[in-house]
Amino acid sequence: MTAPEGRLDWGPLGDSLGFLLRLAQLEAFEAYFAAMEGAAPLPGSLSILLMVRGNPGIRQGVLARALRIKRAHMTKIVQSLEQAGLLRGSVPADDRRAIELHLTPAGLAEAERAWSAVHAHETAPPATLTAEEAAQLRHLLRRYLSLQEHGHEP
Amino acid sequence: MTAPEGRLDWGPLGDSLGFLLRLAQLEAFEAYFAAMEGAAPLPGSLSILLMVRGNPGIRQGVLARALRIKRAHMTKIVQSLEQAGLLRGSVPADDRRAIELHLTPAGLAEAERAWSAVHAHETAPPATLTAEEAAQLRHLLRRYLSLQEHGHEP
DNA sequence: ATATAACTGTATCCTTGTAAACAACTGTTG
DNA sequence: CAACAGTTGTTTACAAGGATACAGTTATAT
Repeated sequence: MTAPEGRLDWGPLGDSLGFLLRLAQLEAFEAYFAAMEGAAPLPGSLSILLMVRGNPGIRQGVLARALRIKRAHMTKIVQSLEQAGLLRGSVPADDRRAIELHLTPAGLAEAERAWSAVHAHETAPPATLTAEEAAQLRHLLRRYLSLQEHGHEP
Repeated sequence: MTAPEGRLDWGPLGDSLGFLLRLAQLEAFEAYFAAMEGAAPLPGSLSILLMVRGNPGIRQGVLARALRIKRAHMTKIVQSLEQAGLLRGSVPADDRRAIELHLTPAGLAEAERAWSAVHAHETAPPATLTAEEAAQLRHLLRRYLSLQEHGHEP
């Protein structure tokens, strides 16, 4: 009676977008760690470095909302990146509550080095999908998230 | 110089499947909790109940691999579900290391009650996608995960 | 002006999930 | 059989992330 491995009945879960997204995200993270082998920072840290590179002077809170990291957690990550000398924060004159973030030269170098490693991993389509399907999947996810296409890779 | 909210440059992250999956998953979870308001168990627990319903007698470890929950964590969740009277485990005669899981009548009732609530939430397409796009997205995720289509909802 | 509300980041505690070592059991190989 | 390796679930110790309450600052309304 025990269901044999590999022939499980996924029941309604197979039609659940939330469940499929969760599984897919875990799959992608596993692939990331397996491919990077410590050659890249944690995904959260890397995403912060890349966002600060593209949006210099962005505030912690804005970044937190964009990346869906809680503000309390953002504080910790930013502090660790500052301690690592990759990031520096400055308080703008017009609002002394805020902190504007900039990459240090070391941070810029690290962002580019790490991204090139990740990029090599990301551009290989995920074995189970054709290149077109992967592109279509990215497109639909951007629409789901209401992120505009930016033609970066046509 | 500070990038205005809503017009951020996502840079390479907008083309990163892993990053898009992470954001999408967080979005879906937020929508789940907002819609359920405590009317459904945690996603992990619900997925276990539904999988045991569809695969009675499944072993903890098989379930853990399928749902990508670590075995240590699976132990805790299963114990809490047993304590709640929703699940029971039995040791098969031919392998006394293993534990085969079955739903109790209460567990079956809870699985069906909770799923019907989640189902109502899930079938409303996610506002940013048409129904066809949502179906296409689910299809691609199943392919990404190598889950066979089961025609449950054609 | 002064009080009140809202915003921004921080510190604290708590829950969820992971890693590593372990005990019980099974299977294989000499 | 005896020894050894692999599996299965559990325990323990820890890290990652979330909730809450807070201090400092700014904006708004009397």
